[in-house]
Amino acid sequence: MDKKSIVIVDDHQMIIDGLSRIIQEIPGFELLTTYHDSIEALKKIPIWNPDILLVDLEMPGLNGLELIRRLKQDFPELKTILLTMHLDRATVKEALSLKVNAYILKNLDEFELRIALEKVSKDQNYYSSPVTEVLNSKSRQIQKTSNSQIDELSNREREVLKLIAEAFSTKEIADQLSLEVSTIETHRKSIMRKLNTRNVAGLVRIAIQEGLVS
Amino acid sequence: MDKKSIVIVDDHQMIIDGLSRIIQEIPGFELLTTYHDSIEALKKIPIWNPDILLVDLEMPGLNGLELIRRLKQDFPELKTILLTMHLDRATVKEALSLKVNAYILKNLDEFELRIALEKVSKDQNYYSSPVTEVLNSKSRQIQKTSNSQIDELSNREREVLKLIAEAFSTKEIADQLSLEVSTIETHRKSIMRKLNTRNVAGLVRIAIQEGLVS
DNA sequence: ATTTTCCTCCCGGTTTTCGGGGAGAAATCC
DNA sequence: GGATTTCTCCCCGAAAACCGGGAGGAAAAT
Repeated sequence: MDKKSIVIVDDHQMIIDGLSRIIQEIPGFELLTTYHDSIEALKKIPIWNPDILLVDLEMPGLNGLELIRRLKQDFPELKTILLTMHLDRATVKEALSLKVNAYILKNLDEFELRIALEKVSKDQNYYSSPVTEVLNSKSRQIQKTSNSQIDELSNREREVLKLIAEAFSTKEIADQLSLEVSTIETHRKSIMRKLNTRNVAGLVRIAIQEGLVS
Repeated sequence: MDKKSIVIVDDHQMIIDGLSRIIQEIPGFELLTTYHDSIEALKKIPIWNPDILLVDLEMPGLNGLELIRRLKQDFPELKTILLTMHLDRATVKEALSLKVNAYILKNLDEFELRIALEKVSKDQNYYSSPVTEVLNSKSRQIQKTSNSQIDELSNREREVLKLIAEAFSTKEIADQLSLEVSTIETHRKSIMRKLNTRNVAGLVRIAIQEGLVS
């Protein structure tokens, strides 16, 4: 069997070093190269054409999920393993919708990585237990809605979110759209429910993250 | 010469692993123990009484600078090396005022750490070059150039702004910083005045724009 | 040594947000 | 045609944000 080739993308050299060392100790895998800049990685990874992509979630510029989303468009067969420091439900769900093949926490031991690599190379998926816990614990809340964040919003809601993120007050938004304040409040509540956040700060973050406003 | 004893505090096991491995390869240094919880570290470090403390800046609960500040009160002779992922002028300044002995970036190679350890053990200080660059660029900036609003904030205000932009409620921020809600509200008011915005949405936008949060 | 900024906390008050609802009309999906 | 979603607007109450100010102590700057 051929060795499975790996490319790592993580903005922290220390993490890259750690990962590299672990991978070298696992037979059957070969580390092609590493990137600490996700934008550069996006350009260069097609050239390397690895079997498996090991990518950090939290990165400046382009985060891990966005990187995966764009690469999967052109290379749907690429296996991806997402590394993260903190768990949040929305991200886990988005990762699932992107068919990320493994999702592991950085602060767990290296066996996690080994297992993830071996599973993924056998066309299986792997999610570390805290990840699945997060999903199960909240699954009753939404039942079936596989919310890929902002796509669940209606046009009107997206419009309102945009204005909220531009720091307009509810009254200003109402005036601008010629609607009642209560209507904007209703929309805001719906948006918060759908995006799973409990205050405007969360809304603004997501809106900016999703490029709704710059 | 006796071996210099080291304690590591970092919330990510992978970083701890990497650091441990590097330290083991450097003669003259001995790793006593590691902590991934800064609160626990604060309690236990006096027992170990290490020569050198290697501590991550970004940690939940108590961040690296806070940890150093408290330990230095009782153990001013303790050598401290601060590891960080991102540079920001305010933090660098605060680190200097706390007499942190070395300040290095995680995403640099392990020679950095080695050099820092050796310098610190010889009662010298070490700051990786991007750190000093940041300092220099600031003093140049004082003369003229456009102050980007956020520079007018105090350290505390910047810290509070960061948490606001991360969508924490005022009460949550107060708890996290062990302050009264009224204090956070005062800070928020000051921040809003300085940044010339009238709601959290504006704060979040600016914070993200300025790279205070990603 | 004195001024100034920073940090902390408080007061009283108004406005807005946030979390539950409900409800009717229109558009869209099946 | 019927069901569902969307959009609009309303109610309530609790919580939080927002606004203006004061004030004392610590720390830093001059």
